[in-house]
Amino acid sequence: MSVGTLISYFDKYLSLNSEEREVLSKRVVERKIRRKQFILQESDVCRHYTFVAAGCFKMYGADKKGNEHIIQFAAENDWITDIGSFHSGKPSLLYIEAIEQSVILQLEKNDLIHLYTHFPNFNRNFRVIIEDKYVELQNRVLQNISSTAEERYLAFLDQYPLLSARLPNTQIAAYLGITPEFLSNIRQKITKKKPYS
Amino acid sequence: MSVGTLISYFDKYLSLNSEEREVLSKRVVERKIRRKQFILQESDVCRHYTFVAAGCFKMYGADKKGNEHIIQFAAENDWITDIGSFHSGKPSLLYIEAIEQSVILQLEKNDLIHLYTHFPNFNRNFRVIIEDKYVELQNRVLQNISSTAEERYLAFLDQYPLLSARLPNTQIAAYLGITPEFLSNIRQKITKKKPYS
DNA sequence: CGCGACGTTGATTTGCCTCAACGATTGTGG
DNA sequence: CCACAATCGTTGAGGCAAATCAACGTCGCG
Repeated sequence: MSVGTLISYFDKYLSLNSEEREVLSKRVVERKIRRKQFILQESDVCRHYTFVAAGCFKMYGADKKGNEHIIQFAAENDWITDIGSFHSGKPSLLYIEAIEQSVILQLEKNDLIHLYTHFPNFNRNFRVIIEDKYVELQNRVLQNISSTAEERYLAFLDQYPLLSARLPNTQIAAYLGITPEFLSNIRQKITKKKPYS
Repeated sequence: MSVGTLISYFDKYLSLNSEEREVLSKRVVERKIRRKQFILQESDVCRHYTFVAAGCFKMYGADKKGNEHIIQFAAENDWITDIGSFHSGKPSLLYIEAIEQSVILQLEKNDLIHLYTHFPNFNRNFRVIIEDKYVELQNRVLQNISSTAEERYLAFLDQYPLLSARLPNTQIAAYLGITPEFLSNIRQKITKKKPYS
């Protein structure tokens, strides 16, 4: 049912022709995922490219103390995959967990390779997609090494207003690399600064 | 002369056939760059994909106080480009500067598009290249949000032993997101811990 | 020679974490 | 439907990590 979401997603890049749509529809597998369900756990190999058709996920690593450090959120029309594990076939160090009830579309490695080999436009589309995500990630690195926690929080709200409204502050803190307590401090300071906005 | 470096670089991915080699050689422009010379400055548009055949570069953003925050180093057989500016055609916020005397090979946008359009293998090769770099960057983000400065420094030495030997500590600090003074503290603490290694 | 980049040290300040506690909300099983 | 646990947001006291500012010696380079 949800394959249409993926097909029209590609319209942002080079639209798929009818043949490409058909093959994609055949190869892709749709799954419904409950809240708090994992589609990847540490020490498992990441075997799928996952497209989020509905809902929201987080990808994170856990440290010795069990704290989560969130590498990426993915809501509708976004991809979420541990590409490193996917390529190497080695066990992942990360978790991918549903934050909301979700619907995803998954491609296995063999099927993705089939698409790349027989329909070169997929190479071009995925190249552009990941280039865009690479730029996003570069900006985040720059933020991380050059800004205070408060600046990063405000930038996050600014860049992802819809997403940040859906997330509990604990998870925003885990994404920014600060503790929930300190995020609470920051929020308090901000509301005192601009009481009427 | 240095095009051979680039051609054999592609052997790590899908090797180029003779036609692809020939076209690439024709489209690529070789330049020698002196130390401290810029190939991109803030407010300029990034017009080239740049391959480093010899030498070393850094890409960084500057804050209001004039401090550098290094997003990426690139030594031999690596790419360095502000992809965001390159794609959008908008002015860059970044600098790319030679750390050593260098030789680069540059591709203009038109030429790169020509390669993508007529030789689909370039799409596939650049897709894989940037996927690898994406994974690297994700690991750096995870480090940044989950580790102390000391841990990040040790991880940097471990991951880039050759590179770190070529760089002054001030630039390593600007890459890690700490001050040179504090990096000096860390280094002192480390040598005291393991005096004989 | 003299200047600028580099690495270091120390004193002080600040940003952020840790730990503990609390109320409000959500959700879940009996 | 209620009881209880779990998650969430917040507050406060205290501690540590890292920045700031200033000073100094070294070195390479013009």
